[in-house]
Order: sequence, then C-alpha cells, then structure tokens
Amino acid sequence: MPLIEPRTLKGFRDYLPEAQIPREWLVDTARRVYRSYGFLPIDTPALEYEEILAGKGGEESDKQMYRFEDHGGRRVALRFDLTVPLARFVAQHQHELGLPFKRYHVASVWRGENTQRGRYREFMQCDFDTIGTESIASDVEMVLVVHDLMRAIGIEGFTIRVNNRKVLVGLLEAQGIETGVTPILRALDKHDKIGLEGVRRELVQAAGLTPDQAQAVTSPLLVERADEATQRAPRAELDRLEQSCPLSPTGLRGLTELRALLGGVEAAGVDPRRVRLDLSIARGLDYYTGTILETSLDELRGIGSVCSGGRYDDLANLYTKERLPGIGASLGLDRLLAGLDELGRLPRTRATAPVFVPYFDEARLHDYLAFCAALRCAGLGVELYPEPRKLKAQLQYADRRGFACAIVIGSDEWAAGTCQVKDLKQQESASVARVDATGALSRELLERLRRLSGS
RNA sequence: GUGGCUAUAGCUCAGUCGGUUAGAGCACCAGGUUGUGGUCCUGGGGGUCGGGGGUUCGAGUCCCCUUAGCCACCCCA
Repeated sequence: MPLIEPRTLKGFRDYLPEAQIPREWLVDTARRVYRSYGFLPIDTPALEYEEILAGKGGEESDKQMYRFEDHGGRRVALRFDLTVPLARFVAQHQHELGLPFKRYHVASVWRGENTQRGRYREFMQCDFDTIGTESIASDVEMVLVVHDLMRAIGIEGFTIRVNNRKVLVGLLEAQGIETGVTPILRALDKHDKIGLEGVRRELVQAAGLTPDQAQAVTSPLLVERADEATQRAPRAELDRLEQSCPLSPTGLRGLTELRALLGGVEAAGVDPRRVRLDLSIARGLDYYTGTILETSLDELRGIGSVCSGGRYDDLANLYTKERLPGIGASLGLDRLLAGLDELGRLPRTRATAPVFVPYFDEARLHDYLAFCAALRCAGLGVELYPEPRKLKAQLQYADRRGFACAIVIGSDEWAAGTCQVKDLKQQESASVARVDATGALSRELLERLRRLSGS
C-alpha cells in the first residue's frame, strides 16, 4: 500500500511543544492583562456566511478571504479577522449583552495571502474591544492595555505610536480632497519605509494629487519631533501642528481628541516617551474613524507593528440600525513570537511540569503512582516515566526535556522512607526523608522541591 | 497576485567536469556487566536526492513543468 506523504498546506503550520509552550504563555499573558481591565471572553464560529464577512475589511480582505460553498450549497467564508465577526455578534446579541460591552477574543483567523517570515495563512489574533461608547476614556484604556501587555510580556523597549484618522481626513479636506482617500493614507503609512520624498512621489503618482497638494498633506510630517527628553513632548507637537498646518473642522476635532488621549494616558502614569504621536500612521483597514495605534519593538523595527487597533464609529451599521461605536486593538501573536524568538527572549524549556520521577523499581508501580499523586495534591507538577527502563536512560530523558529536578526512589529508598532529590541544573543530589511520622510527604521534601521548581 | 533565490537523512549541510553500492555532524535507538543525567567509545535504524517529465550509454548533478520554503513588491497582525 502506498504511503500518504505527511504534509501541511502552504502557510499552515504545526506547532511542536518547543513552539507551542511559548505560544500558550503569550496567550495566557494577554488574557490576564485583558481580564485585569474587566474585558470578558467570547468566541465565535470560524466559518460565517460569506455575506457577513464580504466587503467589510476593504477590497484587499475580500481577495484574501477563504470562500467556498458548503455541503448545503451555502456561500460561506473563514473569518479573516476578529473585528468583523464581533460586529455581527454584537448586533445579534446586543440586548443580552448590554452596553457598553467589553470583550476579548483569542482565536485563529485565515488570509489567503503570500507567506513570509512571521506571516502565515492561518494565524492567531488576541483582540480586545469596547463597544457602545464614544468616551475618550476607552481610547485611553486601549493604550493602557497595550502598554501593560507589552510590559507583562517582558518587553521594556517598545513604542506605541498614536494618531487620529480625523486629523488625516481634516488635512485632506483642507485641500479639497474628499474622495480617493485610501491610496493617500497608504502612501502616508509608508513614511517609515520610503521617507518623505517617497511619500510625496507616491501621492502624486499613485493617488493622483498635485505636487502642491502632496506638499500640504505631508506637512505634518515636517513638524519638528519633540525632544525625547522633554516629557511633554507629544502635546507640544500638537500645538505646532495646529499652528502650521491647515485643517478642516474635522481635523481640529481630531486634534482635540488626540490631546485628550495623550493627557489621559499621562494621567494614568504611562511614561510619555513610550507613547509617541506619529502623523504618518494610517492603518490599512477602512473602518477606522478616530484614534489609531501601532506598536513596534524598539530593537526590531523591521518586523512592523505587533499590536495595532483604533476607533471605529459604527462598524455594525451593516447588521443593525442601532449605532454601535467601538474601539479596540489586536495583538499579532505569531508575529510577536517571531520577534521575541529573534531577540532570544523566549523560554527554552520543553517540560511543562518541573518534577520528574523515574519508574525505577518495576514492582512498585502503585507506590510511584501514589507518590506522584500526593505531590500533585501539594501543588507540584510531576511526570512519572511510563516504563521501567534503565535509570540512565530515564535521567537522560529528564535532562533533555529540561526538568528542574528528579526524585529517584529505588528499593533502598522505599525501604528507608527516603528519596534522592536531584537538582538537574546544578547536578547536585541529596537524600531526604520522603514521609514524616504521620505518613504525609515530609516538609523537607516539599520545601526543597518548591525551591528547585521556582514556585 | 508579481518578481528573484532555494529544495540531498528528523535537523544543519557536503557531494568535483554528468560516471560504481549517496556521505558527515547533530538528533533518535541499543550497548560499554546488576541502581544515577549534559563528556567519551562502539553499533544500529532512517534517503524512490521535494514530485513529474525530458536530454544522455549513464542524472543528486543539465533542461522544462509542478509543489513547498526564503527574500522583495503589494498588503497587513
């Protein structure tokens, strides 16, 4: 019989323990931070009616969306982000949820685009959003969550860049530009990559602006970057922007919102140097209307944004007549993992339990099982080797898996009521009492194990 | 979706001008006397040389197609 070649689809990946352990750690961390702000967990189906998803994230999303016909002849599609399904979800369950509604959602999404380092066709997003309020407090909170999240992951060198779509729109309106906004925003978004001249060139060539318009639209990029050392930096930039760039009333409203946002973030105690105003970030998704945010790792600017989001006035207007404003951001889990890996910041361990117990004395299986169960009752993670192989091989296994310690109990130890606790990292070994006078695990043993396993 | 580079053992790679039964290191398994782990020694399993077609007496090696990976563009997390 011919064997079937084991393989995975382009852009889809298996996760071996070495990769999945840090992945789960990252997800756990994100969840903990989201919950600390009161966000509630939800889940939605991977597959939706095509009409729910199509046309919601702009043309590009449509092209990348996995779409097909199911067995019942229905047009269906795999979700390409978590925000559009959220809009449907809120429109459908609004009255059960109550507003404002804060949710987080950790799940896979699918995009049929070309693969690259840190970019796949199936990847995980960790979103949080607040629906049903336009208060600037929610905008501030979004920045705070991202800030706390990055620190919880153990990253200190990161920059959250904020902007406001209204400012961009206001700039364009002041130049009499009302349509064809998207290509203009895209060009601005490339400022980091292609520089000021590159942006102007693209504005003229790709977006069809006159050179004068291109000059005016990019003028905010010329506003002198505030000195990083002065704490009031971004707000001074806003003042200069207001004085030097022509803005429509919408643009002025955007400036007011940005001031309120930065003021709130500062009041919450965030180091102002971590939050920078950047008038060039635009975000590709069409639905953003106010605050927008991107987060980059200072040591790895090249991988782009690892966490981004913004405010949308009314994402759910396609599904309900109620007006449902929202704001939220998304952590790009796989991209961030690729970045952390490159920085060597991922834990290397392959073990999930710290304590290893060799199955040494073949006749004592029940005693090993009872001993391990008692350790687990005491709150310790324990793996018992499943076969009574040579001790050498079992210890080698424990060593390679990265266990913190091993507890060797052979016939001598069983008879004496002791055990040998081995510190696998330091290559040290000590014989300690296994049980006390009452037959319970000895305090000495538990204390030693807790110290070795770092819990 | 467009363009460039690549594909040999589980992993990283050698393999000369096209020439005999395709190699190394690491990893894995088994030993180096009965109960002790990152070193060392010995042995073992594992490859239709990504897949298909072509040129040739002969293809891992040359040509075409295809699939996958990497890089850039596009876009984005």
